[in-house]
Amino acid sequence: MTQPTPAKLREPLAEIAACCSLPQALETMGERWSFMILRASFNGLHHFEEFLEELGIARNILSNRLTRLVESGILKRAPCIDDRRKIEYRLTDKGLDLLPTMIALRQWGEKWESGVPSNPVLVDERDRRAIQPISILAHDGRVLTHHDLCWIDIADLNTGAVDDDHEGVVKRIATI
Amino acid sequence: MTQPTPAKLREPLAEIAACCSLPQALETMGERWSFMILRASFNGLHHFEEFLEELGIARNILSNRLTRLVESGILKRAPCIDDRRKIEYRLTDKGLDLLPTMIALRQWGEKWESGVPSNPVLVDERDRRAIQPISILAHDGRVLTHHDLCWIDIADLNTGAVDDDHEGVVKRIATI
DNA sequence: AGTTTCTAGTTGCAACTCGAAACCTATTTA
DNA sequence: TAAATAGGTTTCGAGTTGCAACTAGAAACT
Repeated sequence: MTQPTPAKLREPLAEIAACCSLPQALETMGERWSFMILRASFNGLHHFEEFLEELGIARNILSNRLTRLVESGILKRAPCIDDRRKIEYRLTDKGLDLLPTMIALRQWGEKWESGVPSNPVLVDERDRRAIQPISILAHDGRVLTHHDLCWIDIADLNTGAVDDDHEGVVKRIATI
Repeated sequence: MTQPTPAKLREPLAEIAACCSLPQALETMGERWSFMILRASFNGLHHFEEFLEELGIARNILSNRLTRLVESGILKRAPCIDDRRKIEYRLTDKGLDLLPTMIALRQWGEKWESGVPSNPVLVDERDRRAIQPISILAHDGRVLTHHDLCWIDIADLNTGAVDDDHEGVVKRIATI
């Protein structure tokens, strides 16, 4: 009488390769519409009907995504005081912290997909000058590419306190 | 005899909000498994069966994703010379250029999802010190948050050549 | 030469997710 | 009180995912 195991479809990405937190990040943000909703939030949209109109997403899917984003702590939901029909969705600190990722993805799209620099341009409010391309920086500010990176065990990390040679190379990231 | 318009399901995200290249970037990279395949590529995996084993993805989905990534110019496909059964998938420059985005997402996951710093750690090969957190930098290197950013028309961009005040504020990005 | 194994797929099927439209409930507003 | 608005939920057809089985071409073994 052994029940056939109900096939577990859509296994969470997080279970694959526990060493890396990328799969966990993708669990919520990897879904269709998640980044578009995030972008709309950064642009000052807060209400269900606003997202609906701006994104052209189906109501049920929007409802589902907002719930998931709230569950993940990326948005928080609060009833409006002045109009109790309305609910406000606002970015949490966790959500706000996705801005560099979102801009990196946008810049990549700008460079490789659309080709032309988008208009309007994202600038530093203080001096009205365009922000730098998002890049990988060494502790001293040098820009790094995949050629310059490798993974080492946390125990072999050079904190700058000592300066001797270590032996714990694990793997280069680049293979091109 | 007017044919009812065949419902266009899964309208490309790119058609929404043409001003921004984020939707275009998400067209390929927003799909489930795309970033995981990218990460595996950065880790030196090049062959179908390697991806299959590493990711635990279904064969047909992997086949589909690899095809899409090749079509988008993120991977390139080349038959192996030493073993003509094999096909090599390698990152193109366009694919390699997604590294900052991927690391930004990974760092976000590390901070907000897994909590603990991942091990092994990504370091600058030169001095074995951990890379900086990916962040948004002004032209002079100051770290910017969403409070500091706004969008302006490209015509009102301050290039540094002139230094007078401009009037073309379009929209602040932050609303918290 | 003939069989087996390996690589990279394709096909078929069941479960699941998406999208569009209709429906529901609690507030405002006219 | 009737109508409009805000934020959902339900229903259903179509598309996508996941698994297993099958296929085709190339290499390895006997």
